[in-house]
Amino acid sequence: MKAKMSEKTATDRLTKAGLEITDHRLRVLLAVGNTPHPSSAPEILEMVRAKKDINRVTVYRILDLLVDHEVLNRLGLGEKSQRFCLRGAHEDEHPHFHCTRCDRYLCLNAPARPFDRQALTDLSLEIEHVDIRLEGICPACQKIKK
Amino acid sequence: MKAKMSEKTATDRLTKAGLEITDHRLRVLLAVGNTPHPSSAPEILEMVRAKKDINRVTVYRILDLLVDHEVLNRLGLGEKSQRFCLRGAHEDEHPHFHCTRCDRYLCLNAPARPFDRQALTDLSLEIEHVDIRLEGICPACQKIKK
DNA sequence: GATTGCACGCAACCATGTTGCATGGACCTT
DNA sequence: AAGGTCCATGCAACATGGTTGCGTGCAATC
Repeated sequence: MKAKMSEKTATDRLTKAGLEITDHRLRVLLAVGNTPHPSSAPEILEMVRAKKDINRVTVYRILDLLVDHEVLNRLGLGEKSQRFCLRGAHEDEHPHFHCTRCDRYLCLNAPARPFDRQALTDLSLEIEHVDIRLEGICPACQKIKK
Repeated sequence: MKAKMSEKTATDRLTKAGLEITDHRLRVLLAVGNTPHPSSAPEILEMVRAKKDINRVTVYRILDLLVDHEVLNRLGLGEKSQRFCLRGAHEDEHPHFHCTRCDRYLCLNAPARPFDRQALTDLSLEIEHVDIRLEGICPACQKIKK
């Protein structure tokens, strides 16, 4: 769990990214920044809406914008239902743990880069990115009897 | 590339799985069985339709059925747009390579199981499954100048 | 011949995400 | 101040992947 992201930090990050500050952008960024796990777009939408209504399309556009400006990472955990997390909040390539019960993702900071990249290069694959995804039951859900 | 799956092999697998043989099931199974990479449902739909029209819902239901009966594996490469491959065609847990250009998946039979599971167990994660996903450009696409 | 079970099709729906267009405010130019 | 431009936002509509409910027709069974 990271410390809460303050409104000031959020403003700073937007400014550094060369983006104008708008209320909506701040709210989206804060929602992502204050969630310890990578959030899906619908989750983010709901969080931001909780305070004050916002258009669905606007949220998607802001997310795209923040990814383009390298404020957020878009996690390619599959094809649809993308997840987002703050850039720099974790190591660059880290494994994710997906809890099949509560459907949340945790970032594992364990380095886990045990790859024999050479073997893969030998297959003449040009590797841009490695995703390691663990599936199972998170500690919180293990405590809840089923 | 595996040898082509014959109609007989497909029939056998259905029977062994305790399923009745129907024309549609055979066609779906053959489509998956004769594709060297894990196919998405829409891809399978298109392949099966190429020969003779079939209802979209029917294909989804047959895929679910075949997964339930352990004839196919459903790959959790993310949330939506599931992929399917023949059970037993590859090692149980093997990495997948996703080509960002042609959007295909390759199964890598490299064992690549270099995981420090102990470290993860120490986090009291209950791990059911490990997915390793590489992203990059496949050999075929590398040859095509962009 | 009536009943039951099941594969399939059709229509409708849902969720996630995208696109095109209108609007309204901020800022700039004359 | 009047007019013009840029751009964030909203709204409606669409696209795609997938699911659900219901009917229908065929085959085996009573």
